[in-house]
Amino acid sequence: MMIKITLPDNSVREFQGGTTGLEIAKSISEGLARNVMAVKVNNEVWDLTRPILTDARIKLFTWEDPEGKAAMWHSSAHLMAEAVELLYPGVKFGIGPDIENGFYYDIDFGSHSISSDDFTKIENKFLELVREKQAFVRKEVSKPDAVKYFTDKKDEYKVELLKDLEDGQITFYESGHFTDLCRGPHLPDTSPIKAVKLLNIAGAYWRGDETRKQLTRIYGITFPKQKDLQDYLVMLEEAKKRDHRKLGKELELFTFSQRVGAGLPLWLPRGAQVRELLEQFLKKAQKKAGYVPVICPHIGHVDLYKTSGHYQKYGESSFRPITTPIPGEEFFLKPMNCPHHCEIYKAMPRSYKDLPIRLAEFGTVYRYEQSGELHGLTRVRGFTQDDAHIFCTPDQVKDEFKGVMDIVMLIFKALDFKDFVVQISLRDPGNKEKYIGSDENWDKAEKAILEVAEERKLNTVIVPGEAAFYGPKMDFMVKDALGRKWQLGTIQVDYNLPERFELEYIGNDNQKHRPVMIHRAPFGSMERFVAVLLEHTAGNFPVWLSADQAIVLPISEKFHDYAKKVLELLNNSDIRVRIDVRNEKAGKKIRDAELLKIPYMLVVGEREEQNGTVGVRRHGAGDLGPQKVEDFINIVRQEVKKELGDL
RNA sequence: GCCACUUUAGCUCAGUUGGUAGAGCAGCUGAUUCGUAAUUAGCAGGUCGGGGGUUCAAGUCCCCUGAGUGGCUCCA
Repeated sequence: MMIKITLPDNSVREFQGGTTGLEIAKSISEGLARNVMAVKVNNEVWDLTRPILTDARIKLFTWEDPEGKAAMWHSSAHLMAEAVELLYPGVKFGIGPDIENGFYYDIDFGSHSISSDDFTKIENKFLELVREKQAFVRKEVSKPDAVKYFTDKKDEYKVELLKDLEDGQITFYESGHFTDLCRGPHLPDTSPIKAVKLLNIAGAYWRGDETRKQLTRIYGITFPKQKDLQDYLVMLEEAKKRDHRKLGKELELFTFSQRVGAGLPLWLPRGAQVRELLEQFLKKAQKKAGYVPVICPHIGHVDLYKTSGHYQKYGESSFRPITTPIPGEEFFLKPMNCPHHCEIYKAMPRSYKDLPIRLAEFGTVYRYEQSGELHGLTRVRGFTQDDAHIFCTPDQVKDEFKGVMDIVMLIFKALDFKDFVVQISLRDPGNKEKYIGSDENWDKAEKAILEVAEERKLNTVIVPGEAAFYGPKMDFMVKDALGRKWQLGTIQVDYNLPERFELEYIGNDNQKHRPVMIHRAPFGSMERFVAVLLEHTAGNFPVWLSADQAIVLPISEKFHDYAKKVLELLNNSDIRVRIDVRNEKAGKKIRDAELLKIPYMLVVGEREEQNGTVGVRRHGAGDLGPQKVEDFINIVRQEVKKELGDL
């Protein structure tokens, strides 16, 4: 019997029923057949060797497609497992999926412990198996047979996984000496795999559950060409150069001290300058948008957090309370600003005519993050949120939400963040008791967020179950140099705190009403934002944000007087400038300024002194030739104006 | 918090099977007064993260602990 196969260009070809993706590829070209890794049949990605029995719309995937990489990496995970099993008989297997960059397998090594020193051994075994050109064979298995197989093999994790699967949907994949419970799809055989690298090793809780056993997770990656692996390793090296912890040290932005404490950053003068510029930028935007600044203390009475509910939820995992000479009196370092802001709202009666009220504060907060969570400036124990709380009527929520998004977009634009994802975090529908607040209010809030995202046509990801305990939220996620995702800006609707603090306003009906609260922080925290910005720009900040916008470099001591005159002129024009009067050669001064990534280097010597000019050199771009000092000032002003747009 | 690894001068790193520490850069002093990514000579700088143990002898081996890194869990 013949079947009709529709290709992506909508052309239709006839094949014998039971043909396979691989045969279809061969009919198109030998080259394609060599490179193809998986096939999408209607809406499912299949093995290339799985028979197609009915009419179908298909698409072939190669290494260039995410689906092709997935098939290869998933197959690689099986191969690694096989290699490990041969080297360490008796190990038990958890799960081993493909991921964004490569694959991993969770393995229980029992009492044996392995380290990255063992990687070479495993890689060699892996390559040995690749050379055997093992086929990946799909087999449909009944549930009892599957349970029996893994029970006999004493793979208890697989047996547990089988419990959640329906009979009739269970498939095994066999390759060489290794059989795994797996949905597929896989490569036809191991031959496309040409290079392998095991990357790192980590503990991972079985099924992501902290209370269960920790397995050993081995991460790896494979490529169809040796060269691809080399390129990938070079890319990783390049990414390391952009690491904000390295750049923060090199550019003299921030540091940590064991004596001050883990996760408590110290901002150096240049870092503090950058941070202050960011704050000024946002303050200006917020002023335009109708925010009013407030200032709160760094601690709050325990009753404040009992009222807010944070004490009950986080009291045990916080920095320990501060006690006073009064027995029993306790204060907490503030872990968030909202309760304080609620009290400011409550300080006077509010009318519907006052709303929305937007209270803004760069508020420093302290959270006792678990020791293993600390990470450079992105996850710290003391940080400053560019926080604000908007108190408004339920009708105003949507507009306020939009207003906040405008500010976030303004920031992302000024700093050239294009690659971000908006994550909308909703309730876990199956676990509603986890959350504070009424069903009705949650539904209302979630609806408003989804509508605004829809209207703005943002690149969104909706994640049920990720909401904060008090309300749904919208987070702006940006990746660091190694592709790890970090939350920067956040907007969170909160129907809960107004309830707990009994916030009210008088409506036009002369009745008391409850306002809605919106938490928002466009940067997220100054610390994390600077970190991600560093990785994003590799430390090459825009001119408006550079701690030093220019540095004057006199050729020799003879020109110090002129250099100081230039310095003064620029200073008077509000250009952040410094001078290098060290007894060094021009080449050395330039090198050092380049390493500090100062945007403009102004070389001054005899020629400049005579003509009233500066020799302008742009960081990364080289010598731009001489400019009159006034002209240079204008160039910088124009550039800053262009970078900042309307603001 | 959990798993693995790392921790030597301000920074980046060497230190063989245990035999009481070394380089480059930075710093200081001097010479040099120099034109677009490192002038040169000399000097100084470390109780090898901290504590305990084994040993005639510990940077090196063992135990506890701090900090960092990669993940897991968590992230108000």
